Amino acid sequence: MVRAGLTPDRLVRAGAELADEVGFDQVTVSALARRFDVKVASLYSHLRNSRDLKTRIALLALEELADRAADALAGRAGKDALTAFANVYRDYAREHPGRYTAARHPLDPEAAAASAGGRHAQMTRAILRGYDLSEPDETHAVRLLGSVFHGYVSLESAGGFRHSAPDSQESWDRVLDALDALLRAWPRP
Amino acid sequence: MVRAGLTPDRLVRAGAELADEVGFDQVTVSALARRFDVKVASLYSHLRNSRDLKTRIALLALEELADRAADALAGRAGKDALTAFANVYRDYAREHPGRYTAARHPLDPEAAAASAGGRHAQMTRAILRGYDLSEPDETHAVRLLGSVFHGYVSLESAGGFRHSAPDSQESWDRVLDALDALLRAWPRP
DNA sequence: GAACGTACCTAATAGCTTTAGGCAAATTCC
DNA sequence: GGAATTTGCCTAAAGCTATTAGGTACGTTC
Repeated sequence: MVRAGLTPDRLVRAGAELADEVGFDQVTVSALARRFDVKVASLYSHLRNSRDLKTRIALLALEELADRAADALAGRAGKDALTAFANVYRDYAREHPGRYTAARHPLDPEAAAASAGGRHAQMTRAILRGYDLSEPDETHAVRLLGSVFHGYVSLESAGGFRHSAPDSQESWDRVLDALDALLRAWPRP
Repeated sequence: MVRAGLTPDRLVRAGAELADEVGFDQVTVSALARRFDVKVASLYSHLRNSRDLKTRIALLALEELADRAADALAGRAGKDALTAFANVYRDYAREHPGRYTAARHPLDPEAAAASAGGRHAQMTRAILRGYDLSEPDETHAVRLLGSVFHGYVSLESAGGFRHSAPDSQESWDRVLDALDALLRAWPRP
């Protein structure tokens, strides 16, 4: 019999594709085995278990997102950087809904520490350097931006804005305008 | 044999409690049957299937949230209303994490139409009446507020702000200050 | 007290997860 | 090049969840 050439990496990548096709929740070890035309038990030499698979897909998604964000930020500052960064999240969620869901998957502390989460936070801080905030306001703003981006993208992809006017794109643009204005005139206590 | 007295309502309520205890994802027809000390098949006279159970828990959570929000808004306006409303979401998520997750569960169009989703949107608009926005800006602001509240609460309960200073409570207060300031000085295009 | 409806049960099928142990292909070593 | 070893994928099996079909006995109604 010809070997399938399974590796943890190929499995995780295929798992990410599967997530985009059928949804992250539907990613199962069984479905992945079917995709490689291999028996289920064979995957357990490469993956600890089902949770391990999902964690690795989450880590992959976080890395991909951070890479895209880093590209988008290169050479930009101020509102330009803010917009480019925000669009990375929104576009990624649209192109890769399963991966985006994976990126929001709760990670245990070790996985979280090894994740690209820190890069995301650092990039957000880099954007805020274009505005005039100092600690602890910068941290509050980091949290606000994370909340808005995640919240908007998640509500939008759940269909929340689909059946009402105006267009979601218009709201997105205006929300980014508003955030820019807010960061320029951040209220001091 | 003594009958257990199952009804759809009791099952859904128990399912909501179960969600808060073990997480919404772990809510299964089997676990619910165990909780009533009844065979699994018995539940299928009261629930269509597992998805039906989860949908009903989601609808329950949305109603509870809307009820709390309506109470909180009574007699308030302006920033006072904004803060009270926002705290309803945050407090509910802390007290009832499983139900809160359920409330964010994707609903099919019929379920969504029958849900308290419309009440939530109307209440958000009521708050914005305390600020000077007119369409389409009011809708953009509705979407922004929904995004921030959902995003913040979801990142916070995923532990996102747990291991860094300053305290999440402080950021929450400052984020609400910032939103209030933003709504009072909403940028026109 | 008989007849009926219904609440819960047994039984069975099917899918996903995970572990244990086996064979054969690939790799290493002489 | 062939033997020894490693390792990749397999079969088998047990346990859990979901769901359906059909049966029994409880509670209600007349």
